[in-house]
Parts: sequence; C-alpha cells; structure tokens
Amino acid sequence: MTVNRVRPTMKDVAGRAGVALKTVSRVVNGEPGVRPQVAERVNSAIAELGYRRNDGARLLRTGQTASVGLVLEDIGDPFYSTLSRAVEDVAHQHDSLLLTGSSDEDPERERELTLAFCARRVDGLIIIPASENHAYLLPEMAAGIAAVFVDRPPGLIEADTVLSDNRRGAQDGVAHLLGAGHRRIGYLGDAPQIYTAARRHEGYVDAMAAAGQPVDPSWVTMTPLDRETVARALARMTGGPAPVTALFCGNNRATALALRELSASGLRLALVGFDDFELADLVTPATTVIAQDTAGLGRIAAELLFQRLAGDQDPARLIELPTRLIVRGSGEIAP
Amino acid sequence: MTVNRVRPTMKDVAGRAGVALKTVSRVVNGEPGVRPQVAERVNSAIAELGYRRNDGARLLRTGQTASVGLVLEDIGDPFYSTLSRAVEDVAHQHDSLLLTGSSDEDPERERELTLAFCARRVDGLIIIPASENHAYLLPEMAAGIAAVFVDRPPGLIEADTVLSDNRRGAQDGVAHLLGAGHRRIGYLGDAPQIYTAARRHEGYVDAMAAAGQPVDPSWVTMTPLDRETVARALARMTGGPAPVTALFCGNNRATALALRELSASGLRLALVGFDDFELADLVTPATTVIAQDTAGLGRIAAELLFQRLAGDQDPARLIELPTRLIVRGSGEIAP
DNA sequence: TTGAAAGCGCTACCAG
DNA sequence: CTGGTAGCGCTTTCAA
Repeated sequence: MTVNRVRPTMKDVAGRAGVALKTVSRVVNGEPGVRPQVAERVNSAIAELGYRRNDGARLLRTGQTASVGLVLEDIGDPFYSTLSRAVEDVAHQHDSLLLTGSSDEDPERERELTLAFCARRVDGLIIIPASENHAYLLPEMAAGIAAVFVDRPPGLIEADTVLSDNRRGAQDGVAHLLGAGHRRIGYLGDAPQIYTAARRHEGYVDAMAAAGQPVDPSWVTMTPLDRETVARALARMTGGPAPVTALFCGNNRATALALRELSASGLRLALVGFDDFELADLVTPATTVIAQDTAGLGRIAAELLFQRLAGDQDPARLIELPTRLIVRGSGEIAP
Repeated sequence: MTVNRVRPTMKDVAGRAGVALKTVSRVVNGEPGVRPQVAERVNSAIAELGYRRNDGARLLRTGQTASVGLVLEDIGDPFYSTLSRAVEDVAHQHDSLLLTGSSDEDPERERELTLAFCARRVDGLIIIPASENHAYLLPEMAAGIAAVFVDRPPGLIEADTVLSDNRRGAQDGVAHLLGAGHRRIGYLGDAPQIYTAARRHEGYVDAMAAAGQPVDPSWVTMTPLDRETVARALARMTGGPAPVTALFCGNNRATALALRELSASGLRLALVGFDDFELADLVTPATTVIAQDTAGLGRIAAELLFQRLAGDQDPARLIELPTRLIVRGSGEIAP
C-alpha cells in the first residue's frame, strides 16, 4: 500500500479535476454556481485523492472556530461529566466542537487552560471557576470571546453566571430534618472558601435560625473531607453533651463518607445530602437528598453562551436554578 | 470602556514596538537572538495591546495541532468520564489539548465526530467504537493521523487497541459463584452485538463448561436492559423448574437494575457484577464485582498514541488489561 | 542581531 | 457559471 503522508489540498484536487481552486472550494462547501457535470468531476478527484478540507485553514480565514472550551474541575467526577454532556449536546446543536480541560481546583491550571483555549480562538468559554480572580480574562472578553460561568460565580469580573440555588436548597434540606422533629442537627461540608460550601452552610444557618434553634459550634465541620476527618467530626457531633440526632451533608463526598462512617460505627442519625447520586435508593439507608439540576446547569450555560455568540448584548445575567427535595428514607428517621 | 473587537496581531505589536514582525515572533516564542532591550520593548507592546498569539495560524504553518480527539459513547457515563480523565492527564503531559465527543452508540455519529476531528487535523485519535466498520479512517491514517481504539476493537482495519480482558474477567466472576457452591447461575447482559457483552458471555459459558455445569437457555438474557426486561428476566430465571441461585451481571447497568429488582421482589440471589461502581460497598447487599482498570485503559491508550506520534512504526498492538475480583458480600451468599 | 519575503490551505472579493 | 488574486496570522528561509 502506498503511504502518502502528504495531505492533498484543494489545489491538488483542482489540478486533478482540471478546474480552478475556487471551483473546488465551491463544491466542497456546497456553494451554488457549479455545473453538475463539473461538480461530479471535482467529487471524483476528491474521492480518488482522499481529500478532506483543512478546517484550521478555513477557520483562520473566516475567523470562527466553531468550537467552545469547557474548563471544569475534574471530568472524571459524575457531577462535572453530567454537566459536560449537557454542554456538549447544546454545542452539537450549534455545530460546534468541545474542548475540555480539568483544572483540579488549581487556579493556575484554570488560567493556563482558559488561555490555551483563547489562543486556539474558541468562540466561547464555559468555566467552572477554580480561581477567585478572573481579571486575566478581560482582554480576551474585550477581544470578543464570550464566557459563561457555571456552578460558581466569576471573581472580579462581570459575566453570565448559572448557579444552583445552594442556599435555598440547603435551607430546604435542613428544614426537612427540623420538620421530622430534629433539633440538634450537624453540618458536614467542604471548606468555606469554596463558594458552594459557603452558600450551603448559610442555608443551614438560615433554617436553624428560622426554627429558633441555636447551633452548637461542635456540630459544624467545614473542611476538605476524608475518612478520618469525617470520623472525627461525627464523634464530636455525637459525643458531646448535646449530641446531634441528624446530619446535613453539604456535598456528595460528605454524604458518601458519612454513610460509610455511620454504617461502620453503628450510629443511627437522620441524614439529608446535598446533590443526588446514583444508587441513592439502594444504599442503606436509602438517602434523602436535595437534588441539583446538574444537566440543566450545563444546558442553560451553553444556551446562554450561544445566545451571546449570536449577538446578544444584554448586561451580564445571573441565573439560579432551583433544587428539589427527594425523599427516600434517611431524612425521615425520627430523633 | 473601549471595546476593541479586533484582535491585535504580531504585525500590530511590531508596529507599536517599532520592530519587524519576525522579531515579535522571536520574542513570543522565546527564540534566541533578540537584544534584551528590544525584547523589553516588544513585551511592553504585547502587554499594552493585550496581544495573544493565534495558535490556529501558527498550527497551520507548523502542521502540528497539539491536540487529540477522543470519541466515546457518552461523557456523562462514569466509565467513560474516568477513562477520559486518564487520557486528558497524558495529553496534558504532552502539552496537548483534548477534543471530546459522545457518539451515543450511533455509528454514524461516531464517523461524523471522528472526521470532524480529522478535519481539524488533530494529531491523533482515541476511539471507543460504536461502529463495526472503520474503513472510513483508512485515508486519514494513510495521511498520518494516529488512531488507538479502546474498550472495543476496531472493525475491518488494523490499529492499536487496548481492551479489558472481558472474557477472563467474566470467567473469574462466574467461577467465584461456582466456588461458593452455586450450580444454577444466570447471566444478565447487553445485546451480543456489543463486543464487550459477547466476550463476557463467553467467559460465563467457559466457566460453566469448566465446572461441567449445563446452562439452561432460560438463565441467559442478552438484550438492551431496562427495568421491565430485568424484571421479566429474573422472573424467568427463578420461576422455572430449575431456578437459578446466583446471577452474573455483564455490566454496571445490569447490576444496578438487578439490585433494584431483587430488593423490590424480596428475592435473595448471590450476585457478581462486571465493573466496579461507587458505593458498591454501601448498597445492600454490598456488591462483589469484577473491577476493570478503567483509568488504565485510558492512560495506556493515550501513552500508545503519543508513542506513535513520537514516531513509533511498529505493527499494530493489542493490549489486554487484567480485571480483578473485589469481594464484598453479594457474591458470597450461599445457594 | 534583525528584517523581508514566501507561503501554510483556505475563503472573500471581484473579473470575466 | 468559472477563475484569479489577495490575504487570514503565523513560521520558515534567507539575506542584510
């Protein structure tokens, strides 16, 4: 077999078909004004040469790359991959390809990725922030790159943002536990520097305050969580003079770790978790959650982005999506 | 604020700094041979103008796009997103960006996506096949695009391939159930047209044959699964004159649906599932699985790809990764 | 150490 | 209907 490592170009096709380069361009792009007979000859040449248009060159000329960049924390995490899929679907509807990169919660890596996408001249960006300062994007946005922020707001710049209503969701979850008769309720979540963690903690505080229920500091743990921190936190919450009878978990990781620890220690607490997860109905106890519209976050962010690309010039928008309580058992355990 | 929708180019920077375009290129790319004083002037101009190199143009010239395309079934699925993350990490080590697209198991969409990536002139492709015929890739590969197939082999072409040892894994899982004393064991999996489903079913047959255990056709269900098909399948397996006492599930979806149905129906079967999943230790019963090295599939495929890009000309390779039994309880239930 | 010119593969624009 | 020419923003090559 002949290995021809040189890609044929339009010029080659034109030569082979005995027409001008521009005519090949017309055929390739389905532009009108080519006699069927000629088009046929061109198509034969294309097939014989195995020609494929070089979009890089095309896009250099047209200025549109028909691609968007998605910067997230970790594509391996179900939350982000679900969101990513929703973005991809919208991008596909607009004939746009998707570049994805994981920041691992590292502000520097977020910046690197974002600017690499800008250098590729993506038409737009969807960013799940790891950084607290997005001023580095100002020149890019001034140059016409649209950016939409999801899950967490941008830092120090104005841009379209799509969030879950974290505060209200957490408030609903804690209110649900209060409704089941609990008074001493613990909060287990990520470090307060994380935007979503802070908002969810606020919701917890809101609900307790609305119920006139004081919060003992020993009930609250906000830190990056692993098995040990969770074990210690639960011991603290349940070991004092005012032991909690219920637990609100600020994210999936907290919920999973808490379930594991409760199961191992034999403690029986009511539990509501923020964010739904697969098999939540099959774990023991079946887990009551505040579900986010994860796909909705991605879809709406992408739709907003393509509105901007279509020329929308309105001021930056902030959209907050409601959450929803899913009752499965763990949140209905009596005190 | 001045909205300057025209991106500055090297020419603009050159003008502003009072040097030739080529000098700017040298500074931007860190090439030697520029007096520090001049470089300083160029850098100032870059900062003032908010210049960022257009990689599209650069790559057109150099012929390398520093990007790879990943075609998979659904980025929203934890298996693929885990694999994707592993690919991304390797790509990042090689300063390459990642384009991702979901085929939804549709051969036509796989082809579209793959060829779109080729038109962008990605340096290489990693494909989780949905199609059974990859002849459409021959011209692209002849033109120098490297391709590695993962999870399932390519159809009708030769190319590097990284698979799990599906057959052996299933055999191990079924042997484990046989070891616990089961004789009548059911198989619940996807349609036999799916490569992995077929291999895993073979492993089931192997293990039963090795134990001298005949298989009743009513024990085997191979079809796209939903709640109803699983309910019917389980009824068939357990309702006849020779009811199964154990079940081997050919994929995650089958496992989850079976667990749900067993829990709802009160049936108590031993169960081993192919592919590990989060919280497998927390569901009831805690689920014994044959785990694949999902991240390993992605990592090794990507490493293979970059070896090819580095010039490796060896014949196409086939790599099969071993699976591993994780004992958690469901597979150790007595007959 | 610096610069001018050619050209990557394509599309836009204007001639015929 | 068809073709030629200019040029997208950059790198490469060669000359100064």
